[in-house]
Amino acid sequence: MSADPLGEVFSALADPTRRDMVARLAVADATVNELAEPYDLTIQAISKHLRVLEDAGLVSRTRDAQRRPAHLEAEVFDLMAKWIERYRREAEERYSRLDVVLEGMSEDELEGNGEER
Amino acid sequence: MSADPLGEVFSALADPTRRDMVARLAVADATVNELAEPYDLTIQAISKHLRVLEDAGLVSRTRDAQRRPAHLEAEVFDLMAKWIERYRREAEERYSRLDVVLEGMSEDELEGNGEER
DNA sequence: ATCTTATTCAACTAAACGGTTGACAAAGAA
DNA sequence: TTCTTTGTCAACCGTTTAGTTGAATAAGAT
Repeated sequence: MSADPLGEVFSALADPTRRDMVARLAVADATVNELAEPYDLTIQAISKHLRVLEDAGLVSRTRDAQRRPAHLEAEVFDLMAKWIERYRREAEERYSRLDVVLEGMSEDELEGNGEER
Repeated sequence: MSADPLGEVFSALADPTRRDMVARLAVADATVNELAEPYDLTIQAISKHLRVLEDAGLVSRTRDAQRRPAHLEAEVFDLMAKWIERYRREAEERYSRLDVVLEGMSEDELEGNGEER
């Protein structure tokens, strides 16, 4: 259990190789060897990347003889989507509204004691 | 211009302090000093965090005398939301469909030359 | 039993990261 | 002009991260 699940997910997806792995796992489950093939990296490096995705809850793994196929889990995406959607909404709503103008005003202006007489 | 804009955004949001700053900027624009106040961190540390958010395109800054208020930008959220939505959809669609079963089958099974006879 | 395949573990390295302190610059206020 | 506020820059430090090589484990295949 992480103290910061959302942080772990964002952190996992910050790496382009890992994002690409996710993209490929969205098409089909794959073993470590299969996943490693297209990259110019060692199997061990991919194994590590996979573990990061697994710890973040983005990927689950089963067993098939020596192989340990990885499977993309949809659930965690909701956590992120919710967070993003929330702040995007707030940012957009605030975009052309009154409070934007108010924020730009000084304390004096807000209290009505302007310099006009 | 970053080589990996999406990575920069995910990376920026991987830090809990930065996520919290975003949450607060969603409520109202704020200066570096205002932002720093609730945390047990130096102004310089917050200034750095703000720069990371700015570089990722999550925040823009204006000028007001000595102050440099930060403002949350909604646009970049779309980039993330799009990425996430895409793979979440694919992962969900694949969840209980035929191809999940097919992937679990060996080459032999797929080619029809099973061990019967 | 031995060999091969698939994967992980352990130890190491270079670079990036989050934080600090201290000095500096820019712009108002006295 | 000098003082104060607001913010950044530079150098440094300890920890984490992404990668490597090499050894170990687990499970089939011969």
